[in-house]
Amino acid sequence: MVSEGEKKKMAIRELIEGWKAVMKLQDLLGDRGGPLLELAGKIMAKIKRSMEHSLCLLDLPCNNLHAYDFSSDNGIDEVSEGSCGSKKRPELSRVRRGYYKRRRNSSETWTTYTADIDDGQAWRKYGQKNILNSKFPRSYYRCTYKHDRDCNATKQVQKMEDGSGLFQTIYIGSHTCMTDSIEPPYPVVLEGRNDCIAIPSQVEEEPSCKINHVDTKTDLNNFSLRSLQAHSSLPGYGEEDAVQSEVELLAWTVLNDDNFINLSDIIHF
DNA sequence: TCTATTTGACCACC
DNA sequence: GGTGGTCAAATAGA
Repeated sequence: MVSEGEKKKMAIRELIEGWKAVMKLQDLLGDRGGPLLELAGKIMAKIKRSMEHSLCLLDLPCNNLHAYDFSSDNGIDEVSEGSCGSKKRPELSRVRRGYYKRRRNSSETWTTYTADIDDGQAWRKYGQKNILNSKFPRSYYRCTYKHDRDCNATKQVQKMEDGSGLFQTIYIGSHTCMTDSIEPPYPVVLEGRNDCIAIPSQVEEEPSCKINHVDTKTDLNNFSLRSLQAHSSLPGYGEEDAVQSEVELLAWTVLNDDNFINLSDIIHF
């Protein structure tokens, strides 16, 4: 039976090994430029931050990682509480609050316009804000299993001000908590649901099909908007006219069998 | 008692 | 410094 103390030591050793690997990689990259190396640098910085946070969670020095002696695990037993601030609750919360990172620009995001807030996914509301010049507040939701399954999916819901009664929902990041049998909420025309469409703003994948013409409900339902977005992100396909005409075609949605509305009135390109 | 929501405060980003 | 995203204590509800 491994004691909690032993587990902690093992975790720290793993972190130390990871840290050494990052430093070696950094040495290899040196000051060379190029987009890929720039990206690698950003990823390394993220890894370093994560490791610092992990150390802090283990009550080890985290504010000045460079000063920490990673060449050995000496002092593991000595360093414990108080390293990241007092154990008193207010201090702990103060430390944790410094950790959160905004992900809107770096994560996959897409937007849907629906008559119903409920999308069938497991969300937990964690905040609500009044937005400047907006009539309705914006609600913030995270995955119910954020902590249990380390799922970072979030969404923001705000009622449209155009009187349509629709809710604009911005999804940030896909669910990683799903089992294989459950599809994450990819940015697609929601199959089987006629009351909404999705306008992805960032999908990192190759286009898989050519978009032709969509003018019926059936076509709309059969169409993958994910493919549309990937298509529109092709080099040279950024011309506004081409993209807009196709998106406008898709902007026809069905609130019910007989009631079509043109969402291009409310979607701005 | 447990879980979800509310809400004021904190903090990052522009 | 202002705005908006996130946190977590307080509160509500099942």
